Amino acid sequence: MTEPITQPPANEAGGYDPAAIEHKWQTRWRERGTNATDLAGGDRPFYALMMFPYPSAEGLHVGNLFAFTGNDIYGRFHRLRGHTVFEPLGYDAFGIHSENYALKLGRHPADLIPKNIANFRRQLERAGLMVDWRYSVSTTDPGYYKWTQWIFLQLLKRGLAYKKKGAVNWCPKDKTVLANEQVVAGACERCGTMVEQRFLEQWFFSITKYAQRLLANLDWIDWSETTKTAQRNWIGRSEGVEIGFEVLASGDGGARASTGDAPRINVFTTRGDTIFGASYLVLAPEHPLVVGLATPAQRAEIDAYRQRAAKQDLVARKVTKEKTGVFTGSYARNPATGQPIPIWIADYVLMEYGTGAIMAVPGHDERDFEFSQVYGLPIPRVVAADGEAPDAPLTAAFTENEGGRLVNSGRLDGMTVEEGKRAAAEWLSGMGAARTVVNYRLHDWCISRQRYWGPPIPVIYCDACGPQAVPESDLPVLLPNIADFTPDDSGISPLARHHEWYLVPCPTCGALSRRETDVSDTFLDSAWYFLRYPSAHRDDVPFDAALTKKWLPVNSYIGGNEHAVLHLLYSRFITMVLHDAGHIDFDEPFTKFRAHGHIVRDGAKMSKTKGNIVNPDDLIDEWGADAFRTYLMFLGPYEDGGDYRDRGISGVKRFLDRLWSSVGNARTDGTPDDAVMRKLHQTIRKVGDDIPRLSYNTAVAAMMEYINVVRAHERVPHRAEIEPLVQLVSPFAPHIAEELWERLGHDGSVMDAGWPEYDPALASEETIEIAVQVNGKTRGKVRVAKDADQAATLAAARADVQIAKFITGEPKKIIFVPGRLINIVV
RNA sequence: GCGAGAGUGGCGGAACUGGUAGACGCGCAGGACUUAGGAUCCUGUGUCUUCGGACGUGGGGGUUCGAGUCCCCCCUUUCGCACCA
Repeated sequence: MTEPITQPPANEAGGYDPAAIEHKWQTRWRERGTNATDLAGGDRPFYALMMFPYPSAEGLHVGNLFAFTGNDIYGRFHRLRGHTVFEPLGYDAFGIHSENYALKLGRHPADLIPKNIANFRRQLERAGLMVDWRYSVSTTDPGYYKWTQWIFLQLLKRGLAYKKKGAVNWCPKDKTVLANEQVVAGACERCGTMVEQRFLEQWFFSITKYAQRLLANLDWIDWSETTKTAQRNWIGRSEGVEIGFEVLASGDGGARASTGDAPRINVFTTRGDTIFGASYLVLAPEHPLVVGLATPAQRAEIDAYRQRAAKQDLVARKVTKEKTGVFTGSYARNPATGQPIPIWIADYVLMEYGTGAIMAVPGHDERDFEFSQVYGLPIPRVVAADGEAPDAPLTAAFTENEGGRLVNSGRLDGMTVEEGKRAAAEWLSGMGAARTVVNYRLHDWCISRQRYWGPPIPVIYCDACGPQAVPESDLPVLLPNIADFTPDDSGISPLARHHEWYLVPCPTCGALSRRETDVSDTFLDSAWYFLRYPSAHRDDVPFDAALTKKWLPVNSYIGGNEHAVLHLLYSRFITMVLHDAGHIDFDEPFTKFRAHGHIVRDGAKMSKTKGNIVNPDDLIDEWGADAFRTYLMFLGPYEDGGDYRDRGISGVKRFLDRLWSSVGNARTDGTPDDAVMRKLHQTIRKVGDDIPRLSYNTAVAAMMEYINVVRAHERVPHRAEIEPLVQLVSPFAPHIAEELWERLGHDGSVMDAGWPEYDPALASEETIEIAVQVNGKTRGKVRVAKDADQAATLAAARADVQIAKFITGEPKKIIFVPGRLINIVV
């Protein structure tokens, strides 16, 4: 007798109706506060964070939901395992992207953002995310950016924020400066316009002071290796020496440029061992010493070159890589050889790195080699490979470190490169000509933007008192609602057109003063939002001390690797600063970070420009959120992304339909099938092992496999066989899981039902299949008891005629791997 | 150029520390049930085959009883960084 637990679904053939049950459960979750986290209570807090989106007008795309769903599953799984899980989500709504879009429409971003946010929220709720919306934040909310400005003041107070006039990246289209991190191959990462170099006064954060710490902590934080590597490369630590070259009286007939004391030119090199091969110096065109070095005969040419270099956008310099330069007419003394060497200027030397000057070793540096060829300069050899003559001419720069020995290098002769580096540093230091230094590729973070849509930088300029921090009690400095926020080419923010806003009394002396009219970089908004979530309800402090202590650092952070060196580096930096200032007690924000992959379709990453986007609303309408979520997770390894194929979702929907009818048909009489129960416990183990590894695709496959086994055994499964599967599937397909859980007669949410335990004894087979190889080739398989020994297995193999025929003689050797295989060598 | 990954059926992808290659799904083929099927269910599906087998994880070597997995060389490709001295 079969006694169904509930009536089988009406439309059994067509499967279940997702729209109805998803609506029902989303409503019920809201009413019951199922997704609300008790931040103060709960003894096993787990903060499952995902990178917050920028609320675009187009709404969420499939890629966003792929990312969010992966995090949601991780959070739901931890909840089932008994953690109190906090899964907040907010909006990164300031920034050029939002502002440009508003400009395009001729609208105001302050009007557009709330609509976009409402649309995002609608889509996110439809997707069934376990988000606690009470703790949402938007970076554009004055209650939020008040504290963004407060963070700026903390850096200012600690001497980590400063204003400097310098060469900065200027995007002529977006009409603002950009951080180095926002310039990709010489172009604006946002709009693709080639970036120009401008000399402007800008606000910087001294992130370089934290370079060593940002690098060192990478050794212990649990992050995706690809992300850590990207950060290491970006920080770009290199050890070397700074060597001083004394400038000589001119070799140009004594007509030396008019300077008093002979200046020294400091260069940075990682190859101090090649000092004897340094045959000329090169200064960046902007180098301050260039003016003094230019001899009268060379002056005109030098000036022309410098002007060209200054005007030239960084792109031309970086992309063409053609070597050009001009001889200054002056010479310096190589401290090792004592010989005079010419001083050149060339734009392949960058003012921003090292000292802005190099010693050129054309024999052993590709760029110097190329430059020497262009200008016919000598190319001496100071390193030779094993067995190579010391004077063998060089046809290319010899840059190998391994196996080289120093030659033509006086006291360094015969040393390896590494020995030479140490010896040269020691020797030159002893002469007072050098010191060892560490250089970083990382530059200070330029945070000011000549745009409108961002938090105003909280500084007031007073003629009498100088720049003054806005008192913390006066925060926030509200962004005024102005109509004409179009940026112009002046290098000054649109806010500077509004004297009624920027003219304010000096906070110190009261005299009429000017506000800073630049706003801060969007990346400052997002560098601390994860600190704000648990304290989003507090308007008197940036972060509640007790809640912060309890919930931070973030247990798990998931996001795209495109932020490997932007957001993730800035967040670490801001966290360190806040730690050092005593506001928080940890200095790394994300204990664990995993970069998710990207969804591609038709061979390209989904994007509007490629025309291959898929609207999640349509998919949810047609298939339901559960099938959509589960399908996204089934596409491929979460950390690799997946290839979206339009038809694939049908397989997942079929799986959910089968789950639905299996539960609907389940019987309570009789006993469960042994083989099915063993498979069940194996599946519980497998899914529980896979989810923490983010191996969602194999977890889904295991559940599919299980339901296939159930159905192959009995058309009417026992309740005990199918009920735990509802729990297993709940992180992926929460709505159907809730509905089935209820139909199974449970009162509470399946999210509070816990994770089923597997029985290790049941999860292991009683009898197992052992592969039989003869001479390493698989010839068949035999079924034996799970603890069968070698003799028993061999006997079983011989008993199988299909296998026995390959065993043509007495075994010479037998390799037996219990539970795995037996290999008979004859 | 430098750095980090990746190459497995028609397709997306499985395969834990070397141990039954191709799980799971799509697609495809055949069948059942149907007035009908782009629904559902069942069966099959790496290639070749003289039906005994043989060959198969980008290519070529190697280690091993045994290699998708480890080592060496090469090819292709994706993603970072890109004149950083």
